[in-house]
This record gives sequence, C-alpha cells and structure tokens, in this order.
Amino acid sequence: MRYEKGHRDASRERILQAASERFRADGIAASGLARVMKDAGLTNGAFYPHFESKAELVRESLVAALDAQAGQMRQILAADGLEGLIAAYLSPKHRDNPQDGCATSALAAEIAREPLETRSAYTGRVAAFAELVAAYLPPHASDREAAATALLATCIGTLQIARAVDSTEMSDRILAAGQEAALTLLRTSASSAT
Amino acid sequence: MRYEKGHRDASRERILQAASERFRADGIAASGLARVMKDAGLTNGAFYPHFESKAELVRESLVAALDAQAGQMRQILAADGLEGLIAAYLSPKHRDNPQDGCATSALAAEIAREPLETRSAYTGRVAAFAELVAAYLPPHASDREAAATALLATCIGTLQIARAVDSTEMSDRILAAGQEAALTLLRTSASSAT
DNA sequence: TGTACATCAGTGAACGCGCGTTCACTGATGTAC
DNA sequence: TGTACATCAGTGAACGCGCGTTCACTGATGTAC
Repeated sequence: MRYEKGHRDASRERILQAASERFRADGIAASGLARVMKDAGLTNGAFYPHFESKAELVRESLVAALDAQAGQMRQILAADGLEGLIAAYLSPKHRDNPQDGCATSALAAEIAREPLETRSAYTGRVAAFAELVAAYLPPHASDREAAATALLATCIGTLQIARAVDSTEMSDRILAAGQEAALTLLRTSASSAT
Repeated sequence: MRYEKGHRDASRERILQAASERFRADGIAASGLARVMKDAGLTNGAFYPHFESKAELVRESLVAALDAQAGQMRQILAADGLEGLIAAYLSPKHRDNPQDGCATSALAAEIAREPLETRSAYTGRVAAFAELVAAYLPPHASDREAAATALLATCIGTLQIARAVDSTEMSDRILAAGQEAALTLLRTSASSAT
C-alpha cells in the first residue's frame, strides 16, 4: 500500500492505547506482547519497528496513560472541584473499569519494580498530579503539596482495597469510607492555616 | 532417609515463607515456582506433593503473610498504639523491604485479579485488620470500622507511591505527608462523636 | 535375627506452551531516468 | 510514457528460554514374618 501519511503514527498510537489498557487490566508482567499487538489490529512482528523492547512500551504507554489522566483530572477539577474529583475517583464505575482508570491504582507496585527511566517518568507525573490537586486546596493551607499527595494516596489505597475484596457490598462501604476520609483531609487542610 | 517426624510440615512452611517473600518482592505473575523452590532449599518436583497448583500456593502464602501481619499489628498496637503503627508502617524500613512487609501494599492489584477463593480469603483478613485498628479508635467515634478502613487505605496508598517514585527525598516527603494525613484522620475520628 | 517389602519426601529430567525477540519476505507506492 | 528500483509498514514463521506441570525413579527407614 505504502499507506497514507500518518499511518505509522496511527499504528503506534493504537499499540500504546492497547498496551496501556491491557497493562492496567491484567498487570504488566501478566500481559504478553502478542495479545497487545492483536488488540491493536497488527501482528507480532510489527512491534519492533515501533518499540525497542517491552520495557520501552511499558514506559511509553504508562506516560500516555498518565498524561491522559492529567487531562481528565483538569477537566473534572474545573467543572466540579476537588469534591467532584474524589467522587469520580472513588466511584463504582472507576473501580469496575481499571483498564480505563488510574494507572497508579492499577500498577503502582509493578512500577516500583520497573527500570529507573520508567520510575523517573512516573515520578514527574505524580508530582504534577499533586500540583494539580494542590491548586484546589485553600491558598492559606500549610504545605498544600503534602496535603495533596496524601489526599491522592488515600484515594489510591481505597480504590485498590475496594477492587481486591470479593464482596460488592463491602467494596461499596470501602469506597464510601475513603470518600469520607478524603473529604475530611480536604476540610482539615482548609482549616489549618500557616 | 524416611526423614524425622515433622519434616514434611517444615518443608511446606519453608515453601510458604519463600513464596510469600518472593511474591511480595517481585510480584506474583513475575515469580516462578522454580525460584521459590530453590529459595526453600528444594527442587522443582517437590512442589506438587505439597500444593495442587501455583494458584493454591498464592492463596496459602498470602494467608500466611496476612496472618503474620495481623500478629505484628497486634504487638505494635499493644506497645505503641495507633500512632506507633502508623509510624512503623510509613517508615523507610518498611518502604525498603517489601518482601517482609504488608502484603496489601505489595500485591493489592494482583490480588484483585486472583480467583474468587483467594480474594475471599483476603477479604476476611482485611476486615480483621480494620477491626484491629477500629478497637484503638476512640469508643465514641462514629463508624469506627469505616474510619479504620480509610486509615489503612491512606497508609497503603502512601507506601505504594513512596515505593514507586525514583527520588529518595521525594519518597521521604511522601511518607511524612502520609503520616500527617493518617494522624489527622485519627484525630478527626476522635473528635467526631456520634 | 535376618530378609523382603511398603512407605514417603524428595530428585531431576521431561512435557507442551507462551514469552520476548529476530528476520527473511511482501506488496503497494513513490521516484529516477 | 514506460520501466526499473527504492521505500517502508507490516506479515508470519522461527529462535531460545523459562514457565507450570508431570512422572519415573531414589534411598533411607519402618514393618511383617
């Protein structure tokens, strides 16, 4: 075909999207490249002209997922504020759809075992998330970035436990408890002036 | 040899211990049985007289890790209270030694993908953790179990992010922020009478 | 007391399979002359 | 205008390897007679 202009980039994007969903759904170690390529509508051999190794795919697809997530966070924050973000993050919909959700809650433990370059890319994005959230904390709060990080951590830990337990009823209660705690942290941060 | 009495049980215990450390260090999917058996001082073939499958090993070793953790939590709580537990959980030592640490922070996402029986065993243990913690929350607090769950979630999420980032300095700040938040949740729970 | 056999935890080689990775090749198009 | 060649995204088979799992066998001991 010689393919139309942009075809190659479109294929690369499809591979990244398929990989980032597959990794979030099944985990990095448990996901094979053949399946990712099939999801992207390509065959095995087309992988290496696009990426140097699985490790590079992991890094690139993680970055793509995190950057997309930052965009979504910005939108939700602008529309519904921090309360809206907390509600969306700790919703049954997010719990039940890890493949489209937060990369940290799906992959944090595996990211910790990735090569330095991947962890470094991750670190920058997490710091950016904290800044995004911090901007919505009251301006007089002390150490807004620390408060923002802890707020994110509460949401992440809550979502993971809610996903791991086998009872929907208990899972829903965990989500509610996490929301309560996140809102408490938000309010407390608001009242703790420097 | 015909081995002395209790030899078989001792081997099983060694396999469980090796597996639970290996899984927490490298993840379940990334850990092979051959390596676990070698760590236990045995060869490949000795695995199946002890366990039916890798899935059973995962479940049994997870249960063993969680039960051991409950014992440690009880000890720390009795000696130093909830503040002591929070400090120990969110310490650099715990962060840097996942193989001996909390199974949830090392494996939560993978547990969510395990068969029902494993998730069910996990669920019961998590509920027990929450009860343990709840008993140390002030008796007049409203919904102590929810508060306890959220407190645990905050610790778990914090530890995971602290492990994933590539900068020790930032990681230390994350741990500190998590401690601050956990203590805030503890204090707030204390002041919110029914 | 001596001997034949049962017991049993463990050995180590092998099975088929899917993994990440490599590579010779395809086939449609654009380019050179 | 016609033709030979370069380009390039992708195909699909194959590579060696480690995976989870199976199995024939070992060898020290206890038991039966």
